[in-house]
Amino acid sequence: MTLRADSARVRAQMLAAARERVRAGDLDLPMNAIAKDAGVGVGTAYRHFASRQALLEALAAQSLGALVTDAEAAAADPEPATGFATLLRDALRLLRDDPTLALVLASAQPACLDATTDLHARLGAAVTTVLARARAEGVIRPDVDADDVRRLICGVQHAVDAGTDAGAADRYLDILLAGLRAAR
Amino acid sequence: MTLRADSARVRAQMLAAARERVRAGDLDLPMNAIAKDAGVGVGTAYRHFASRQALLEALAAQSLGALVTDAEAAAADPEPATGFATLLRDALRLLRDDPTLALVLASAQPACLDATTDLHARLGAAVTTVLARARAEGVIRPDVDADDVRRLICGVQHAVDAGTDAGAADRYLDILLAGLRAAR
DNA sequence: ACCTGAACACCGTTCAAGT
DNA sequence: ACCTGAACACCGTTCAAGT
Repeated sequence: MTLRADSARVRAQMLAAARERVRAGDLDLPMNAIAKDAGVGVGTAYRHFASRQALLEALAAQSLGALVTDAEAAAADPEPATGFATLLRDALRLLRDDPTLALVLASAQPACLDATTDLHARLGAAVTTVLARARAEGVIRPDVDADDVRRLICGVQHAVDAGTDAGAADRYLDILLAGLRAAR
Repeated sequence: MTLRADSARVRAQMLAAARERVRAGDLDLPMNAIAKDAGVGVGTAYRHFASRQALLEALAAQSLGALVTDAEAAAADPEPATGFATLLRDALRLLRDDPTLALVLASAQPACLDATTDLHARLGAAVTTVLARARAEGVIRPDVDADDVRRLICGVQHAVDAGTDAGAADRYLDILLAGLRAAR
């Protein structure tokens, strides 16, 4: 039992140390340095997180979970068009608040944690529902699926990140919404 | 004089070795490995390219130059709306053909080569002209400047890269054009 | 003058040795 | 069982030593 508690503590310390670096604007996440920050040996760090990518996914899991929740709420919105717009707005806000989410969500590679795969699947299902409802009302172009939405919102985040303009996020989101609304 | 010729040969060999790695899908560009590929010592490699970033910018210079040429042609297009659409289409094509261009164009950091800074400046001027003419005809939203266009097209490239769908590029470009056309 | 490659500081990851 | 940290293979960059 103490082992279990210890293990959980190490995991929490690793995540806290990593998040502290992310908060400081450093997305490198070097395992050696984070292990030292957390006060554990490198080997222990690797027993908890099989790779740098696994640590990254664990960091992003909370934001990704929040996005899933938002998407499922959007899928239940009485007004399909509102649900769709809210989904994109929430996604961009979460992406901007947590830079690790952008790395995990934009990745074309398969996830290395099962939890990430599961969250991705739930997200895809919810977004598909949001799109189906919006499409049924004719408020979005028909040639866009859930994966397109994932890629496009990550693209908007990338564009926002490529500069320092404070108002860019709202403007780019507006451009994307207008582009998706437009008739084919 | 032979020194000059030698120097040019080393530079060309470095660029060829680097481009070969890029062609093979590897964007890491490790100086040590590329120096070895090119048959020169690491020190010599660094005498020609002050840093990895300098090598990257040198690689991207050709594509960036082509983009400038395209943008200047677009600025002279008799039909402003056509010039604008052509510019975005050409930019995305160049970004997709040369992955190093995306890295250099999307960077929020200042360039490390003067040549890159110059090309960026010429690009900005040409795109500003394209936008001014399109705006005067009322065919694009007025709250978008040349830097927004740079960031947005890099965002589209990022979205295209985040998946494997063959038709994504054309679709995403169409979405961006529709979004920019839409009235405010 | 220009080149070379050993060297330094780093980083991801592994594993023999300890408790 | 679990932990540690030395060790390996790497990479960016520098610089003393050669030509």
